[in-house]
Amino acid sequence: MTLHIHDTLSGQKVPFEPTNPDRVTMYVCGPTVYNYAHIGNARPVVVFDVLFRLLRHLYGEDKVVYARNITDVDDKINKKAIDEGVDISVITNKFADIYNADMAALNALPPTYQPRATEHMPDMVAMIEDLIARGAAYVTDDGEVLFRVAEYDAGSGRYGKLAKRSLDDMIAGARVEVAENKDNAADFVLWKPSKPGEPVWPGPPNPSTGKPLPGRPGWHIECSAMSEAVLQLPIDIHGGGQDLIFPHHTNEIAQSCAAHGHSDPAAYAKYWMHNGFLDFSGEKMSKSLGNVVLVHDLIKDYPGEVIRWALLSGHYRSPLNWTPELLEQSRKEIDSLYQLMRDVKARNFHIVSDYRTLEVEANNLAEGVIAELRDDLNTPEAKRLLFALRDSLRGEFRWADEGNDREVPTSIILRALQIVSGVFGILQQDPEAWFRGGASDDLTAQVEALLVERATARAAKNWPESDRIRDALNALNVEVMDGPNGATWKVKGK
RNA sequence: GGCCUGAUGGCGGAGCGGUUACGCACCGGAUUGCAAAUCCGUGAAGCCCGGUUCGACUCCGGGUCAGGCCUCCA
Repeated sequence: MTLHIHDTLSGQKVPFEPTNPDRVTMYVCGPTVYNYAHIGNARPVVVFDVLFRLLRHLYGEDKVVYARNITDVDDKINKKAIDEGVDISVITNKFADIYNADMAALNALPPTYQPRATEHMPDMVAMIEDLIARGAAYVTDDGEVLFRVAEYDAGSGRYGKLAKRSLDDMIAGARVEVAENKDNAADFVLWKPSKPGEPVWPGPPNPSTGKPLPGRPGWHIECSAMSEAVLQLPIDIHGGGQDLIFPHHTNEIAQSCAAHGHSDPAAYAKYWMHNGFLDFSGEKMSKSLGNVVLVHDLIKDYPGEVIRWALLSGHYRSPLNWTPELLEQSRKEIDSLYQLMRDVKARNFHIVSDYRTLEVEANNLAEGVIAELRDDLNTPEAKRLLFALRDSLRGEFRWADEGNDREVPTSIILRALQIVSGVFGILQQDPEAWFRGGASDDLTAQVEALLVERATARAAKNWPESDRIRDALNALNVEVMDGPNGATWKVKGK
């Protein structure tokens, strides 16, 4: 029954044991809000949303606390605000709202907390103050506060453990210019003066003058401060994209441990999880190649569930090739699952006698899907079993259709299906609504009227008229499916 | 240059030292007034070279190629 996850720090798949099973905590690094999120940004959101859903399933809905921050202090935000002549909040509020709407379209549940850097300045400043007091950080002549990496690493060699890289390796392979104000090339910024026109906050006191250093925080400190403020240490699971392993998460560990005098990185976060990158058929997504795929645009062409399903088609730690073909395949798979739901609902089975076999089978398969997800979110294997569940239910229909009057309770089938789809975060709407693909009431009325006409024509075996009406429906981008109990329809390509 | 991953059928993508992954597409068939949906069925794989083994897609070594990080980056 245990959840196993691949922990970046140990480099192994390990059993997950929360510090407190009644309050399982998870922190995932969120967006810097100065632009639209691209599909690569959505991968961690969807992956960790599945983990969130799985944890809720395993520990209870109200036992899991999930925080995903919003970075609203940043150079790119500042630049945009200055370019547009507005306060940074104009930029950050706008894009935070868009981000949340886009992610909601992918069926990502809202995190329990969504802390913003600007709302946690005092926490950051206090932490920097502690770091200075402990000698873990120093103030430069130009008013920057830097973290003293060599001091943290001394004796233990613990800096860079998450990235499996020693401090020596990093300095040896460094392509960074050494800033002349740094004691050590690897030292990183905790606090720095703002440039003219940029927002300024009162920082930690300069030990030599006792006066606060005006400026703004560095990149890493916000996550250290916010995760602690919102979740309390140690965090159970800390996640993000692979690129964050170094330097972001590496530096978070160093800061947070140094601020509290902890030697064990697990005192900050017990488990570290990182998702792999999306591929674009060998090309990197970049503005110069013109192949940046924005979630905001994608959801105009594909239902969010399809995009989500495509993101889950590979294991989260592996690269995933993002292509139009993948989206088309995902659409068909989701369609087939909704078709199954549609068929289940159309049956109106009642509980009568021997349904136990099916109940056991459905529950076993549903359990199997969950079990695969418990194995480090093995979504491909879980998918396999979900399709097995589909086939099993289809087989049951056949059995009934062949005249074996073994009635089956629809509720049992649906429950198994819903448990699974709930953890995956798919099949969250009514199948009829799905196939109508957001058709307007006008269109729906028009289609229904045509279908009535067509039913009359078909009853009279007037095939030319029947086909003429179907052509008219096709012209409306509607596909008709004749069934034993009348016709159903769906909007094509949705 | 340093560090780290990975290479599976047309495409996507898993597990596993010996047994059909699975999905999508394709092809054949059933069903259908014709379709769609659904069902049945066939075909299709493991980068290269060594090694270990009775036996390797699965383990080990080397090579080649690809990707990621080392600088903002999911």
